[in-house]
Amino acid sequence: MELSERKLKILQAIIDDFIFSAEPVGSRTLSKKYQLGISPATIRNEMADLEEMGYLTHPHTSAGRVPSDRAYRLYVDHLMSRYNLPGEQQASIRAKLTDHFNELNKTIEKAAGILSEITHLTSFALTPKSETNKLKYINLLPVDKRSIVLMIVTETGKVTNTVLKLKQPYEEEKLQLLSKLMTYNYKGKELTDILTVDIIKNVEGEIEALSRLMENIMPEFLRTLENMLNTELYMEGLTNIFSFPEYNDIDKAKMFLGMLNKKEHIARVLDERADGIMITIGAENPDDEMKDCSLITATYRVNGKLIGKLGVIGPTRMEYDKVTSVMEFMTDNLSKAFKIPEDTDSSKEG
Amino acid sequence: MELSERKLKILQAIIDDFIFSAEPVGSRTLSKKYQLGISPATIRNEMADLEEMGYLTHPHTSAGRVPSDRAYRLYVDHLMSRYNLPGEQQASIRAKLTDHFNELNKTIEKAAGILSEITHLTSFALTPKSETNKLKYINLLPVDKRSIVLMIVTETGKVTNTVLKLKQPYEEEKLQLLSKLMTYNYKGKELTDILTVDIIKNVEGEIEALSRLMENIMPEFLRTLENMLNTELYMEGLTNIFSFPEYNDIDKAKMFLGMLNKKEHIARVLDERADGIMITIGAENPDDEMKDCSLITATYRVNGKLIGKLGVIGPTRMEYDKVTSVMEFMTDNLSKAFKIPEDTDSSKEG
DNA sequence: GTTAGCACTCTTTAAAGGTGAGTGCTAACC
DNA sequence: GGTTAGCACTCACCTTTAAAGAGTGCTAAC
Repeated sequence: MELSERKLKILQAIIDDFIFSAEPVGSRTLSKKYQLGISPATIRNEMADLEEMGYLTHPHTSAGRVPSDRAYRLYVDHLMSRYNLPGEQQASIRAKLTDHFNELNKTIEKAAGILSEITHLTSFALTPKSETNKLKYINLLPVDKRSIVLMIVTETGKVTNTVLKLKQPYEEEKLQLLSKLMTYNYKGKELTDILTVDIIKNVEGEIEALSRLMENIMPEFLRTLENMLNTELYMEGLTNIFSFPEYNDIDKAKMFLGMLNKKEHIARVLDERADGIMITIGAENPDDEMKDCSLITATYRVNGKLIGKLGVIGPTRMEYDKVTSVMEFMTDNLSKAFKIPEDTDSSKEG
Repeated sequence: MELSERKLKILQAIIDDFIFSAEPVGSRTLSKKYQLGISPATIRNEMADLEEMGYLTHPHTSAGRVPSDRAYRLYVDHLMSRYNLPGEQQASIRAKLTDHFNELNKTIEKAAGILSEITHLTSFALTPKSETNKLKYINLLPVDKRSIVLMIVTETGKVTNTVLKLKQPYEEEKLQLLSKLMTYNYKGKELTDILTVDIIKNVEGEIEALSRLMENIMPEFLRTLENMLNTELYMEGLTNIFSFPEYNDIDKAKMFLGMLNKKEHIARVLDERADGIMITIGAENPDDEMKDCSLITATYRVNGKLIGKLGVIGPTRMEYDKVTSVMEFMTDNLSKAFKIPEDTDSSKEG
């Protein structure tokens, strides 16, 4: 069966109404509220067709119709119109995003907050993952007799430091020498390579006197490198779901929040998502626990190299048009904010 | 009226039973389950007295008795016995806490996780707040043509860095010079003093050539200092409340989670709590939103100077004995883990 | 002082009946 | 042939009613 113009109009009306009201839509309501120019009976006939085609479902005989995942998919792909963010809101988002612009993690966290605030959904933000990240230099700095700061800087401008406690006191010159040696050895190498390849031996061999200091520092150095490769997940608006009637059931709310509680899992799911705006509706989600939800993700870039994710999760009944537009706007602005200005290159890691 | 030995015994039994079952306790149950050696009728008489004294309440005429806040207060202060953590659990906690011992924030976060896991409650952990924290040195390091790393180290070993984008290129020697100048000026000063006192002018006057560079760095420097004074709040086990029958009501759950969502508020509440183990029960909480909850907090110390908090929140019906013992054990271990070893002094700030 | 007995209260659960929204079908209409 | 009015039917939802059960408070006897 073909989807006639009229069927599409009816379907759109049902989806619009249901997204707004969360109540099954009846033929009477439809003909009264929307200017379709046909009677409830005709609408009923069309609805029966739409149901047969898999676009609508029926909670029970005497209830109105509810859009299926398939209907939302059609809506998202063909029916929905662009939502335009009001000018002031655009300005306000921009302002909030650039407020902390050189504290990358803070900005990302803020982005998640803004997103959940605007969409009233639960939002995620994943900090950038380095597709390639080479080491620029290593610096060892004195703190006190037995503590030093290990500082690692990558070519993309990511900086991390760790305070190390040493087993025995050190000499400051040795520290400087070791910084230079390590930098000399690791400079330009991929972080992941440093983790696996055993270049350590080389350095250890080179200058006998440093080997002890080296031994002290190495484990923490490797551990820090690993941490640098990790992304951070921010989640906001967890309790927003309570404003959705679909989660009035305590068990549903419990399940939903339980699912979101598995942070590593969520991070993995986000990480595996495609570039750009990606929408998965209900059963389209590979994840069983998300079968009643829709997940929308978008990507932003830092310096064009690092890719971060922004996401939103909620009931399949959501304002897809608004949500996608907001997310597009936000990732665009994030990417812009984190772009290399002129010839320089920098970012921040708190 | 005096609290006779027998009344205490009955009260204890009621509290024990209610903490376990969450159901109002009746006289029959009481006489059957606990060896009190008296009949239900006698128990009823005593319960009527206890109710008159404010230790028990009555949800309705034909229900059993429920302990009041006052009863819990008595229980906590006089009746409850010490709970001994099983040896393996002690060992496991210790292992988990020392696993990341020189990444302070990670350890604190982990502590919150462990606490919520053991108590099945919602837990908090506040990273240490510096009662006094003097600046040790400032380091400005080159990243690329227009980006530098600003690194701040305090006497307690807290380290922070920020990447700065400069408006114009810089010379490396100037950077080193400025590092030394800033260190010279700010060394030994309280972070809070640096924020308020206008020492900047001095430096600016001293060496004309550096003033531009200085201008670029100063705002971010001050902002970073402010951030260093901030504490971080970790919260775990938010969804644990769903396992408590008192939160089977969706509105109650909503309220509870809504309250916990105000992170700054929670952080402030925790911050204001007294040293050591502190228990506030129901209406004892100054906060209206916590009138149905009990809050237990404990403090740990880092290097004896910085004070951090660990906390747990849940229904007034909770296993006070177990919870307090666990928290005591954990803060003891945290304080030990973060203590200065021998003569050195260090900690970590990721 | 303690206890058995009993009337009474009040929640909880189940069943029953009524209501209303909405459908599906049929027959008439244009 | 598509469209529409009419009507019987279904089913969730609400209210009412009844019955069951837990527990109390009081009284009188031990």
